[in-house]
Parts: sequence; C-alpha cells; structure tokens
Amino acid sequence: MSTDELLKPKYYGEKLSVAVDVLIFTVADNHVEVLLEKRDDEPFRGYYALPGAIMDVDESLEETVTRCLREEIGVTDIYTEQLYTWGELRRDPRRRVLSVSYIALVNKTRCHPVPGERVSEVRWQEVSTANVNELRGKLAYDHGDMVAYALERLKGKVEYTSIAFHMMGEEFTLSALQHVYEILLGKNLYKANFRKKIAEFVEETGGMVVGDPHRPSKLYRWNGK
Amino acid sequence: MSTDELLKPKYYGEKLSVAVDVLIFTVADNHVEVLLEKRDDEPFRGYYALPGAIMDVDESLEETVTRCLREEIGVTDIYTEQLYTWGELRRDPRRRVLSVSYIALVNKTRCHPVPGERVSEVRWQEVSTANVNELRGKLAYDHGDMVAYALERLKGKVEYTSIAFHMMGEEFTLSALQHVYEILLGKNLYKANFRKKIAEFVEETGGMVVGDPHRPSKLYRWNGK
DNA sequence: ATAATAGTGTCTATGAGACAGTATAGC
DNA sequence: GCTATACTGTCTCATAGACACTATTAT
Repeated sequence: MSTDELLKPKYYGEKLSVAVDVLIFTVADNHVEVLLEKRDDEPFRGYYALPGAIMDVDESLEETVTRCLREEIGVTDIYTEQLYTWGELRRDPRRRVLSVSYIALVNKTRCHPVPGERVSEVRWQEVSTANVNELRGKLAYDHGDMVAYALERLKGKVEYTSIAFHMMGEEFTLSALQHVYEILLGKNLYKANFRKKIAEFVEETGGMVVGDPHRPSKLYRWNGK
Repeated sequence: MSTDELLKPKYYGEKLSVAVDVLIFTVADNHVEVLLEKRDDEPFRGYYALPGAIMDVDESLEETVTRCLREEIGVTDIYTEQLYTWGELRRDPRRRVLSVSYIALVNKTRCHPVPGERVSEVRWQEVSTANVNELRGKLAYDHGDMVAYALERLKGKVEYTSIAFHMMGEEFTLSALQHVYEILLGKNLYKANFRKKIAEFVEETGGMVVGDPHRPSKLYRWNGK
C-alpha cells in the first residue's frame, strides 16, 4: 500500500484528498525504529515513505488507521494517537492532499511487515533526534518533518505518561524497560531512581529470566495505570 | 461566516469537505471565555457553534485560520495552535466534513467580534471544566467535544509553557497574571510561590497602577521566554 | 574467585507548598 | 488609625539525582 492511490481522482472529486500516514514506532536493541516503505513509482521514486492510505469517504480516520495497520504489520489492537494534520499546499507535487498523521506504538515481535503494492521494500529504520535531519533527505513528501515531530512528542510524553509500556512485550525485565526509556529520552538513567519511579506502574509476574551469567532478572508486567 | 458553506458541493467535489474550526479563548474578570456564534439556519438552528470556515483548495490550513480570525475578531497576529482533527462520519448531518480545530488565544480588549452571514449573534461564552458538560447541549455538531478537549489542553499547558501570556495585554500586574493562571487551572495559588515561579519570564516596565485604595502594583511585561 | 548484571539503602540538592510577615496606597 | 492589596522571607516536605552498597547467577 502507498499513497500512489492519490494519483487517481476518484476520491471526493478532483480537487482534494485526505490521507492518513502512520508512524509505527518500536524499540529494538539500542534504538528506536520507525517503519518505512521504499517507493517504486514517481514521485519520490526510490525514496522512503511512511505507510499511509487514502481515507475513504465511508470510513472514519480511526478506521483508516486500523486498515493501514492491518495491511502493514498485521496487528491492529495497539496504541495509536493522532499526531498532527499537515496541510501545506504543495506537500504532494501532484495534487492537494491533506494528511492526518498518527503515531502507533508496538512491540516488534508482534509485527510481520509485508510490502504492499508499488512498494519494493519495507524496513525498520533506526531514528533518533540525532540522525533525523540526515534521514530527511531520504524521505518522500514532508515525511521527514513528521518523523521529527513524532520523536519530539514521544520524548515529551515518555516521562509523564505510560506510553513506553506499549512498546514492551507482555512480560519484561525492569532493565529492558529502563533501556527503552533511555533510548527514547536519549540519556542514561540511574537504576535505583528509575525503579522507584516506575514501581507504581508495574507488578511482578513471578517469572524469572535464567541462564545468563549473572543474577536472574524478575519479570514484570504493566499494571495498566 | 459559518459552516453553512458546507451545504454547497462546489468544494473539492461532492463527497467531502475540510473545515477549520477555531476556539478563540480569552480571560475576563473571573472566567475563561470562548467565542461562539448563534446559528440562524439548519442544521442546529438556534444552537451555538464555533467560528469556522471551509478550507479553500488554494489555501493552507493556517491561511484558513487567519482568514477566520480576521473575519471574526479583526485581529490575526495572535497565538494559534492546532488542536485536533475530527473525522467521525456523521459529525455533520448533511455530508462528510472533516474538521481541523485550532486554539487561538487573545487579549479580549483587542477583539471586536462581528456577526457574519447566517449568524444572529456572536457572544463570549464563559467556560470551565465544571460547566462544559452542561454547555454541550447548546452547542452544534461536536463542538462541545472540541471545547472540552481544548480546555484540557490549556489546563495541561499552562503550567509548563508560556501560553497564559498570550491572553494578557502588553502590560499587566502580577496579580492579574496570577488570576489568569488560577482561572485556567481551576484552583488558587500562593502569591509568593507564583511570583518565584514566573519571575524568570517577566520584567518590570517601570509603570505602576495607582489610584486604588492600597499599595500600587508594579506593571510587568512578558520577556518572551 | 571473577565477571557481569540484578537489585536496594541513603544522603543531598532542588523545588513546590504553606504561611507569616512587611510595605504602601486611600480613606 | 483602619482596610485592602502588593510584595517578600523562610520553614517544611516531597521528590529527583547521585552514588555506594549488597545479591545471585555462570564460568
């Protein structure tokens, strides 16, 4: 799937289309990743673009997001939130397209990305506030702006909300959770302080991670708060 | 001006229109106020609605907001920020209308609201988290949801940003500023603590408010931080 | 024992909250 | 003098930050 559907003026009339673009974020190893598609067609042939879809006149924005997630990664019951609506006149060189962008957070192990039509490759792209400006040149449309804006939003919300849990699996160690926080915030945290802070949001599952050449880690789950 | 323009299918085609709705907030006396228009036509005849405009295909979202502000209150150089995009299928009973809502903050003395076409009355409506649910029944479309959502946003941002200054005049006393904070937050603040907190954002103008039967107040201005 | 990571106790600095106090105008 | 509001000093308490310490596994 791609925004090439925009070429067809069958939507709404000939003058304007509404698109939804989804920033699917996850955390792997030592970095934040966002899902991108390599474009096969013009415009921006060979550039990477965010997964997106043209909103149908008979579907709500949220339904378009869900459709997009199903087609892209095969899971739909994940955290999403509206990010921003992009309305510049020439953001698509062909015709007027308004884009409503959404952030989606997912645990990577649940995802099985598949390339859609007119897409040669789907990839998880490492992103950070440090490399986002460099990345901009490789991204189609204003998708570089979207990625940069989304990263700022995530960074801001990590400290006072529970969004990080949406990137974890069902069970996780506190070290892994801390690692996600550190990656999103772009700085190291003190272990003791971190554990005091998130204590009220987690509960032990009873399980342990054994086999590593050090003290076993307790497993926790998010208590939903 | 009103969203009745939506009735005309000349925009974009016959299937979908994009509207901009603006929540113009100010502070007066002891309350937050939002600008509303009483509708003369169906649907929602006699109900109050937010100022809005249909986005033209040749104008950006921001340009639509500016146009709307000029027509409504005659000032355009004020603080605005995008709030949320509302995309439910039947939010307008006539046809599909996507609405991108914006918050605008203004000092009341600068505004001279004038009723537009198909509007019998323009009024500043007192709003608070306490009365917003009661107000909902008087508002057209999903504008009650918009007002409630905007109030939450304002409340959240007052404490860690400088948005309150956009509702003040060029010069103001710290007591007046504190009053605005108290109204937005819905609680009383300690004077000494408040002054310590905002000290870094203001500077004295040298002026004083005299004539009241008590110690004169120093006048301050926002230093822009 | 050693290395490596898991997990905890506690001191300190910072800042929000609470409250008491002083200052200066009109009457 | 009294009243009303402007403005300030300081104590307390909660919390974030820094750091040292103990615990438990594989090798």
